[in-house]
Amino acid sequence: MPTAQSSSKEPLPAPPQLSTMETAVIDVFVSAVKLIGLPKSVGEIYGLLFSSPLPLALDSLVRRLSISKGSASQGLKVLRSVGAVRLVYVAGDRRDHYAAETELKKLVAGFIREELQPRLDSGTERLSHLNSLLDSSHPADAAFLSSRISKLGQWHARSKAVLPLLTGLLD
Amino acid sequence: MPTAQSSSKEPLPAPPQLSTMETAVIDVFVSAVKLIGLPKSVGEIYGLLFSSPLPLALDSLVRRLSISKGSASQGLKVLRSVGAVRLVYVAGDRRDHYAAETELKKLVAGFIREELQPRLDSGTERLSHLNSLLDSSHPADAAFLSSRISKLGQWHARSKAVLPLLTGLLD
DNA sequence: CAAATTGTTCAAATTTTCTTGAACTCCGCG
DNA sequence: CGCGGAGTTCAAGAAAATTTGAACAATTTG
Repeated sequence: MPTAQSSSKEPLPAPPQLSTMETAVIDVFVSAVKLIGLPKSVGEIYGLLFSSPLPLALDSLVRRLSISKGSASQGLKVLRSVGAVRLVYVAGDRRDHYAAETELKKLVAGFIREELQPRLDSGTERLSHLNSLLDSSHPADAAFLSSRISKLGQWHARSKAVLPLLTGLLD
Repeated sequence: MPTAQSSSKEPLPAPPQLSTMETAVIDVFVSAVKLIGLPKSVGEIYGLLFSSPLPLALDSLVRRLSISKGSASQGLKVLRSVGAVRLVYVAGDRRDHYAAETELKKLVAGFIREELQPRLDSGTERLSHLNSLLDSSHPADAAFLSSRISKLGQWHARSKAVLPLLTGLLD
């Protein structure tokens, strides 16, 4: 129902600025995402959602964080892909609303699946390419290089084995 | 029409020529270090050392990788700090020579100790700061925020517990 | 159907990070 | 002592990554 206070088009006089608490929480997440190589805006968005009791729509993020619509859209895309946000249906509102997913295990699993595993997988090809180069390499170094490439292969296998175990340590 | 070979104004000094194999190995390490947030030059240096049967001195790295002395020096500093290179004494040569450390467990432990742990430690302070902000926050949100901060605390504790276990999975 | 709303895309602008190069410090040597 | 080689530091330039903003696509509404 169309509310008495206003319908969908009201440019909310909502506080365009963040509370001290929100700023501090966002700061934590900005540091965290930069550590794992994601852009600052992703941390800002997740941080605000994490601080919010209610799901927020894209334009709320834009307004409250003072970031562009483009950044918000791209940031949400990343967060969705790793499963760090959940889409929440809000009755009578056409916009998508997002809530932070707060289960650590789920976040780590998503990050591993989307950001780490793909790298490991492409590593497999690279490794076989290195082995093929071995044939055409100077015989004097062949033995040494062979041992190093086999070392690389060990690392690779070990990583593939350990990464999945990681999430198991987290509930 | 082919440009004449000019030796007088050649912007590139002695082309040090990395072998195809070296280039491919370096490429692997450049990707790897970027993934963990270290500069490309660090990957280049480690990659060349990893490919080299003999320890190399700083100026060999500069020459063969065509990087500046400054980059080489800073890159080696990082690699030393995480224990990824070993200083090798070479008789009759005043320069420091470096060899790649190839024990995966040692590399991971060094990275955790130097790059990850410090972040977790500073996180402890931040967390107590957040708790202090709780007092002065709007009562309406206090309960929710309190639960979120306690969630953050759980994540933090879990991370501190798990990180050290990681190296245990690697020998 | 036209207008309005929501969200996406991507080239250009901006910000951040890395690299360079020159000045400087150390040290051992003659 | 003073010279020269080895390595470090850091301000400034170069390169890379992120953010912006405007055009566009897709829906919904009137």
